[in-house]
Amino acid sequence: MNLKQLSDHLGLSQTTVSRALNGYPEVSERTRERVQNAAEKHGYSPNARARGLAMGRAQAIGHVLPLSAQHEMVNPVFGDFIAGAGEVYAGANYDLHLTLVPDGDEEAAYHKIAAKRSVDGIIVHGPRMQDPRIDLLGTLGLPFVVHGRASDVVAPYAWLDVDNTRAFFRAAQFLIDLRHRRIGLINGLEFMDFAHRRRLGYLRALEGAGLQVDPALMSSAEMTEINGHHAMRRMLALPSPPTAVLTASIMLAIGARRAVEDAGLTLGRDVSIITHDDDLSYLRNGQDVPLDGAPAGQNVPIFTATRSSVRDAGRRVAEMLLARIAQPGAAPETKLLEAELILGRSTGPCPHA
Amino acid sequence: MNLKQLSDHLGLSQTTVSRALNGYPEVSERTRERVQNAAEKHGYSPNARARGLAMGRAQAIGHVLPLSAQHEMVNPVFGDFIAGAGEVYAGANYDLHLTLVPDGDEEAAYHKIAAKRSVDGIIVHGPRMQDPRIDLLGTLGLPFVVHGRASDVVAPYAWLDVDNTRAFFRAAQFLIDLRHRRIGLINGLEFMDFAHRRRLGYLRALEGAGLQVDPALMSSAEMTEINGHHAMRRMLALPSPPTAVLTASIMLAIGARRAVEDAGLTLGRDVSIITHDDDLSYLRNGQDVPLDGAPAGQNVPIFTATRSSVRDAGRRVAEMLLARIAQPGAAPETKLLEAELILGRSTGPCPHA
DNA sequence: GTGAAAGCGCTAACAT
DNA sequence: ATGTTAGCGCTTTCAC
Repeated sequence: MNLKQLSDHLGLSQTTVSRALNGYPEVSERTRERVQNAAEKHGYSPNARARGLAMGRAQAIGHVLPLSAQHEMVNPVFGDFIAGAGEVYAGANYDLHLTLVPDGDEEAAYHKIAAKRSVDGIIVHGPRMQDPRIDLLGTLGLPFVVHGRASDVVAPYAWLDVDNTRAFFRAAQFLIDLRHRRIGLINGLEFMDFAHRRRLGYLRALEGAGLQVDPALMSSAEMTEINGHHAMRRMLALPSPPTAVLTASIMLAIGARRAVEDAGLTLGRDVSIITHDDDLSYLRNGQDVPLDGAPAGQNVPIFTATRSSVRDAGRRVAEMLLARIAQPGAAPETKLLEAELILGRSTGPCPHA
Repeated sequence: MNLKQLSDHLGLSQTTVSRALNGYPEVSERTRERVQNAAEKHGYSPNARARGLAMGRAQAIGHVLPLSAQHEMVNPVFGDFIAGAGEVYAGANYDLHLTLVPDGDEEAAYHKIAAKRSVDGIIVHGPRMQDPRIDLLGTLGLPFVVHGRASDVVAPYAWLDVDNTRAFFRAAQFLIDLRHRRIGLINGLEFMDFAHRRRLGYLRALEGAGLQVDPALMSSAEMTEINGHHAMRRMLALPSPPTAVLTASIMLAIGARRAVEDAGLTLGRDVSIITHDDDLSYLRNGQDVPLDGAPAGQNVPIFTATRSSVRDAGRRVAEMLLARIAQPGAAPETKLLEAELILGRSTGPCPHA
C-alpha cells in the first residue's frame, strides 16, 4: 500500500493524507483521525527512499567500523554498543546503516558514503591515534561523532570516550599502594587510541612513583586469552618477574591467570592480576561483587570498568549525533566517562615488601 | 555533485552518463572513458535513495536482531558475523541496515520493515524455538535467511546453522567414553533454539548410554562467567556432584572453572569441564592448541567449535540471501555446519571409574 | 481545510 | 550511439 492507493481509497488527495500523517496543523481533526485509522488498518508506512528523496534527508545514521588485517576480531562489546544506539534511533525514527571499511581504501570509502547521501550523520568507531578519517569527515561536511578519541588530531570534533588514561593510572596506583615495584602491562594493540591512552596512564603512575619503566614488562597484542597467556609466560620467565600485572581486557586477564597457574604460582600471593574491561556484564549481571563464592579475604579490587554500561554509551553517542544533526552549527560536544573500581579478587600486596 | 551537474559539465545527457557508468553496451568506448574519468575526478557516486526509487530496489539488506528483556547481552560474536556478511555486501554493492527489535512488538516491526521498502531482503538473528517471525516473513514476501533454526516451525525456509545437537552429543559422548556417569550441563537460555538443540544432544547421549537424566545437573541461564560460577557451585554442593560438566560457552566454562577451584577441587581430576563456543578466536588465533604452555599430559579435547569461523558463517549467510534475491522462486536452501573438537585441557577420566 | 502540481535524482522505455 | 520523456513515491509550495 502506498500513498496514492491510500488516498484514493479515502477519496482524499495525497497531500491531505501526507499532512494528516505527518502532524501538520491545517488538517481537520475528523480527517486526521480517519486517515490515521486507515493507515493503521492497511499497515501503511511511507516508502523510506521516496520520503528521503523528497525531504533531502535520509533519516538514517551510518556506523562505520574499520576492519584491520592486524585486527581479526571485532570488539565483542560492539553489539551492545550498537544496541544502545539503535534504541535511540528507533525512538527518533532513524534507520541504522552499518559500513565495514577494510583499512587501506579508507578515504575512498568515506567519500562514497558522503556522496551516496544515504545517511545524515556518522558514528566513527575504533579511532587510531592519528586517524585520518576525522579530518576527512570534517572536510566532507557530514555530521559525525567519534566513539573514542584520536590523540594526534588537533582540530576540534565531537567525541565520547572513557577516561582510559585515568583508569589505568588509578589501577597502577592501586598496585603501587600495595607496595608492588615490578608492575607489568599486558595491553591491546597500541596503534588503537584507547590502548595508547591506557599505556600512558600506566606510565604516568610508574613515573609518578619514581619506578623504573621496563619494556620487558610491557606487551601489546590483540586482546585474546592466548595472547594474555603468552605475555604473562614471557614476563614470568624473566630474571626479575613482575609481582603484579595490569591487563587491558578480561580475556587477557584470563589467559594471564592460567599462565600463573601453569607456572605453579599462586594468584594474589606470588603474582597479582588486575584488569580493566569495557563491559563487566560478563561478570556482574547487575551485581557488584563478581564471584560471591570466593574464599574469604580475597575480595580486594581487581576490576576497573566504565560506570555506565556499554549500551548506555551507545545511547549517549547516538543522542550526541542526533543533536548535532539538528544543530549543524553548534560547537562539537565532548564527553569523558569515568571508570570505576569494582570489588573482585586475585590481588594482594607485594610479597617482597 | 549529482548526475545533472556531471552531465551538464560533460555536455552529455543524463541518460548517456548513467548508461556509461552502469556498463550499458550502447555507449561508445570513448564516451564511456570520458564519463568515468570525470566521475572519478569529481567523486561522483549516485544518490542511493534516488537510484533505489527509480530501480525499485533498495540495494540494501536488513539484519534484524531481537533484543529480549531477559537477554541483556548481545552475543559477542555478533560483530564478527556481521563483518563477514558486510564483506559480501560490499562486493555486491549492497548496503547493510541493522534493525533492533525489542520483543513484544515484533509483528509490527517486521511489517514496518517490509512496508518501508528500504531493504531487499532480511537476515533473521537469534531464532527462538517457535519463532513467529518466520511465518510472518513468509507472508510478507520479503526474501530472508535465518542464522540458526526454529525447531517448531514446519514451513520450509532458508537457514544456515551449526549442528548444535551433534556437537553436544559428541561432547557428552566423549565424557561418557571417559567413563563419566554423572555429567552436568550448564546451558544458555533454552528458549533460544540453539540452546534447546544443545540440550537435546546432551540428553540423547545420556539416554543412548542408559544413564539417568538428573534435572539437578542441568542449568539454563545467560552465558556469563557469574552464571557459570553459580551453576557449578550449586552442582558441586549436591549430595552426589557431577564428575564432568559440559558448558555452552567459554564464559560459562571460565566461571565453572573458578567454582571448581574455589571448592578446593582439581580440574581434570575431581571434576572435568568441556565447553563449546561459537568462536574460538579468543583462544586460538590460528593455532590448534589453545595454550601450549599447559603442563604435559593435560592436552586432551575440551572444545567443540564451528569449523568455519563465525565471520565465514556471516559471509555464507549473506551469499545465500543474495542468491535468494536474485532467484526469488528458488526452493529455500539450507546449510548445516559441522562443529569440531579442539585440543585443550582440564578434562580427565572419571575418578570413580 | 483541501487539492493540483512541481520536483527530489535517478533509471528505463521509447524515440531518433 | 545519443537524447527525450515519463515515472519511481513522497513532500512541499502555491492556489483555492
